[in-house]
Amino acid sequence: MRESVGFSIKEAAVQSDLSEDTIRYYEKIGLLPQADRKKNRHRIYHPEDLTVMKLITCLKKTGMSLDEMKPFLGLTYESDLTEHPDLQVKLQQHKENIQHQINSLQMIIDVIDSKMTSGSMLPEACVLAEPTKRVPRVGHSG
Amino acid sequence: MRESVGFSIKEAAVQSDLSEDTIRYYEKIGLLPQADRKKNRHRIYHPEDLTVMKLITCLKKTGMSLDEMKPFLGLTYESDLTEHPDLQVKLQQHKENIQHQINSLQMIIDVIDSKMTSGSMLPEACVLAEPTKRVPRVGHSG
DNA sequence: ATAAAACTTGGAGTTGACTCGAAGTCAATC
DNA sequence: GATTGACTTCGAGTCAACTCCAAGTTTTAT
Repeated sequence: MRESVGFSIKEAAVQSDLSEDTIRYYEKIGLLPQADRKKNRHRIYHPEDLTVMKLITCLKKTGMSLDEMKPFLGLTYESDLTEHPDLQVKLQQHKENIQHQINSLQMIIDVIDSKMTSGSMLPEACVLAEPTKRVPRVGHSG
Repeated sequence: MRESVGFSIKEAAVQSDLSEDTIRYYEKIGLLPQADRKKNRHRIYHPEDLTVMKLITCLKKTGMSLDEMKPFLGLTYESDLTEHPDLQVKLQQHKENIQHQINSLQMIIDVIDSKMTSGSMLPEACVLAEPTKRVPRVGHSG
């Protein structure tokens, strides 16, 4: 194998927007596979490793914990998700969670938009069934 | 003031989907105002307090830290956001962050949809410029 | 009188996700 | 030989955000 092909951990860190320590930590906890090594034991990362790192960052943004990600990251292109109905169910559930998140975030954007014009921070729409008129003391003692 | 009007901390916990300990913690760190008290020093929460609690939960979902929330929670209905241009800027920035989050989440939903049918977990679209063909080792050693 | 329930406060502990420092190896350079 | 740079591993520390425990008060019921 040509050792010059691949990225150092520093280069992988730059490209994946993760720190070197985080990459080592992810390998340690099994989120990333054991990296290839040079003779001097330096890690070598391939483009597909960076793909996984970016996927991890994406999934984090959805609120999935590092532990929850593991089963999904354990699949390769060859793996067929249909052979893992348990993961399919989890993925479907996570998709619905994400949709809920999107809905909540959209509501908050709507609230921010309306409050940018009307002035107050407190929303009427955010997960609330009924609007409220007055918050007597927020900020007073703070 | 009629002491019977209001919710106990247990009732507030149920309605806000926060634990009693979390509500006390939020008051302690100044995220929530000092609560009204009964003669026996039990806290009393009013509907508007629950509104703030729900707003906090909402903002958490957007990734805003508890510390970052404080300036916004310090505003009441009477306060005019236009008197706080610094907070307006922050709010605008947060809104854009939320929009980015929504875009990322939507992309992940799209990836999940396509992978639910094609089988592999690794996305081509998720924050990636170029697709990758093969991930040789994810899951092998793990 | 005791017991139970529902709360209080203060302080410490837990969890997840990193982050840092110490001590080390190897290769390159002088 | 020493020095430097780029990495290594291990173990501990940090941070944010809770969560738990002990000891207490008040109210109510028996």
